[in-house]
Amino acid sequence: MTVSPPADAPPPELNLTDALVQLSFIVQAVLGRLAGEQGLSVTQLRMLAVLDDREIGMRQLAGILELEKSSVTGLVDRAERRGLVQRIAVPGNRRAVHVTVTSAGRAVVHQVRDAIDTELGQLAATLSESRQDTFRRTVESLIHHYATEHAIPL
Amino acid sequence: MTVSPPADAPPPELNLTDALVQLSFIVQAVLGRLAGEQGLSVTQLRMLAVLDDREIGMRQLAGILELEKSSVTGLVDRAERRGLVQRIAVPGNRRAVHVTVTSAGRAVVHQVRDAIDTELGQLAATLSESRQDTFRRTVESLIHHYATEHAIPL
DNA sequence: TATTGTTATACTCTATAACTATA
DNA sequence: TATAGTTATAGAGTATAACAATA
Repeated sequence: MTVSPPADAPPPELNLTDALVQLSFIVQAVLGRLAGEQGLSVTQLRMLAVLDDREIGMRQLAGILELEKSSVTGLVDRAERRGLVQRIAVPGNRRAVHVTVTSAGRAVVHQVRDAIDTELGQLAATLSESRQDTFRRTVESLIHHYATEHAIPL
Repeated sequence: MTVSPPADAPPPELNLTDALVQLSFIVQAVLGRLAGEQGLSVTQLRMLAVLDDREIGMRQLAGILELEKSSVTGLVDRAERRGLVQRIAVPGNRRAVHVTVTSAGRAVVHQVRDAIDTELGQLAATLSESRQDTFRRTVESLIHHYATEHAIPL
């Protein structure tokens, strides 16, 4: 038998699926807002983050972003117009191009990443440290399981 | 002192932020794929999910989806063309319209939701039940904290 | 012939601004 | 005047198909 409900609004019980879905929308909204503040879309942010590590061709970039190569052409076109990335010729292969992030692009992506770190860090800070770590390890586990099921390029 | 690393690839340590971000992309990818299999975008899926509960006007729908009303006009146009929703006149207010999901739309959204439940359930099933529940409660807590900081319409 | 990348085209999603009709 | 909704327009993101150039 249940006791009386508390006077304040009862937080609705979410099943795991709904909780995961809602959380994903929240995180994506944060990414979108913070990227947007620097004039970037989430897609552009992803691309710049990928290129921050690597200097790769259009084909590989499409593979990593899981987009068609024709989509990446436009993505790079727009970012290049804004001085965030550059196409560079590949010596010894005249049909290939490599894409690199410019220093301006690097600055922007680092700024956005820091802002994301800060904001999501503040959200996580509402949990105790031990709960944070338990949560982090569980999320890692989920990512690992998903990545091994699907062949994920990250 | 650490023992020898295991022979298989060491799973990279993710900080909490990166873990949250990666998980959000995974969940969104699942949503996009399963919605796409039924010819829906994630946005259309969201709209249909909202309308599954409620019969509301364009303005309110825009508020819930956090979109401009002009964006919602197009969204509803396309869904209506495909027989998923309907605009209905509001008796006694000739400038308002309500949007309702059709039985076809309801069938599609339920199908996609079931598929999402199944797939995310399988992912979660890689965790022990107690770990699932701990995780679920932590995610709920994060959602709750985020929702109280920002004024979220859900 | 196979591969890398671009172009042409079309559609969805989104926003801003201007508009219509109604309250 | 204020509100509900649409239209006009523009740009990003995405895909498919056809193409050019090179390997």
